[in-house]
This record gives sequence, structure tokens and C-alpha cells, in this order.
Amino acid sequence: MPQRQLAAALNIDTATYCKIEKGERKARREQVEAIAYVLNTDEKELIKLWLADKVYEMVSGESNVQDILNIVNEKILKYGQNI
Amino acid sequence: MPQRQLAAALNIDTATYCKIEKGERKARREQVEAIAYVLNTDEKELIKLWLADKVYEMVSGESNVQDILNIVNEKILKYGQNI
DNA sequence: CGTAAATTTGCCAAGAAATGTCAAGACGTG
DNA sequence: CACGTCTTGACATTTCTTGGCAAATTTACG
Repeated sequence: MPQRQLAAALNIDTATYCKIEKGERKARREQVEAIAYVLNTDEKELIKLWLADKVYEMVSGESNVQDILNIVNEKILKYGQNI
Repeated sequence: MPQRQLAAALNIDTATYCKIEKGERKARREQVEAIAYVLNTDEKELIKLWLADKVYEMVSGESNVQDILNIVNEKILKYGQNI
């Protein structure tokens, strides 16, 4: 499937899509959803990967990342944001 | 210690500091560091909490947060960003 | 109560960052 | 070479972040 089609599905220029595909740009949520739809893949899975990526980018390069993730985990447990 | 002093230490308006303290604004990294310094607390700990907060904000409200955290964890292990 | 200090809130503006487009060039293939 | 596709870089646009100001509210205390 040519980028042209994907790009069209996302309402963006092929140039932009290209960058997203190459990881030079972050997709936005709606775009991830649209991609899941067009490619007929599991949207939730894709969103998870996309979020994991964002989190990774936020914490990579830090020290004690495990600690940070643990703290987050505790907060999740505590406030029961698990849906 | 009055907000006025903290605010002064961060070179910002008390109003702005107030928002940060109430969680209506995110502090920026340098500000967290400055706070640690002024309050004479462990900077690394504070930064960890601050980052955990940011991550939490990013994922709370999502489903399967644990999955997401796991994925991140794997990436960390894989690419050895643990400093 | 009355006053002053401290905190909070709402709103706006400047700047930074993210996202997008365009035009030109690179790459592959008939 | 000619075509379609993909990539790149410079620049435009949109969106988010940050901070200030002024006014409102709360708190402290005589």
C-alpha cells in the first residue's frame, strides 16, 4: 500500500506521512487510530505501542527508570485508573 | 516558607508558583531542581517524582496501563538506557 | 470587625514546540 | 530516459506552554 493512500486516509501530505513512518515525526492519536483502521489491525494494541513509545521517549536517558515506572505503577494501583 | 520566597527562588510570579504547587501547571525541570536546592532535599528523588507524575498524566485514563509500562520496561532493558 | 499579607483565580500575550505543506531531489524500475 | 514513489529541507501554520498582571479570595492577627 503506497504512502499516498495512507497519507490520504490521515488527511496529510505524503511528506508528513513519510516522516511519521520513519519515526522523524510523532503521529497524533487520531492518526494512530486511523492507521489501525486502514490497515485493519487492533487499534488498542497500536495505541498501546504508541503510548509506550511516548513514555519511553520521556524517560529514556534518565537514571533509575525502573524506579520511575514503579512509582507510576503505584499511583495507578492507588487511584485505580486501570480501566 | 511562604510561596513568595519559593517563587523568588525560581524567578517567577507567586501566582505562577501557586499554580505549580497546586498542580495546575507543570514545573519545568530547572524549577524542580531549584526547588530541591532551596528546600534542601534530594534532587534526584524529586526529579523522579516529577517524571513519574508526567508519565502518570500521560497514561492515566488509558486502558491496560500495566501493559504499556511493561512495554516501556522491555524497551529499557533492550536498549539499556538505564544509566 | 478591620487590615495587611498570602494565596488563588481568570485572562491574555509571548515564545516554544509540534505539525503540516511545498518544492526539489533521490531512488527504483520498465 | 520516463514514471511513480519516497525522502529531504526550508518554511508556514497550529497548538501548547509558560509567565505576568489584576482582581478576588482566603488567612493571620491586632
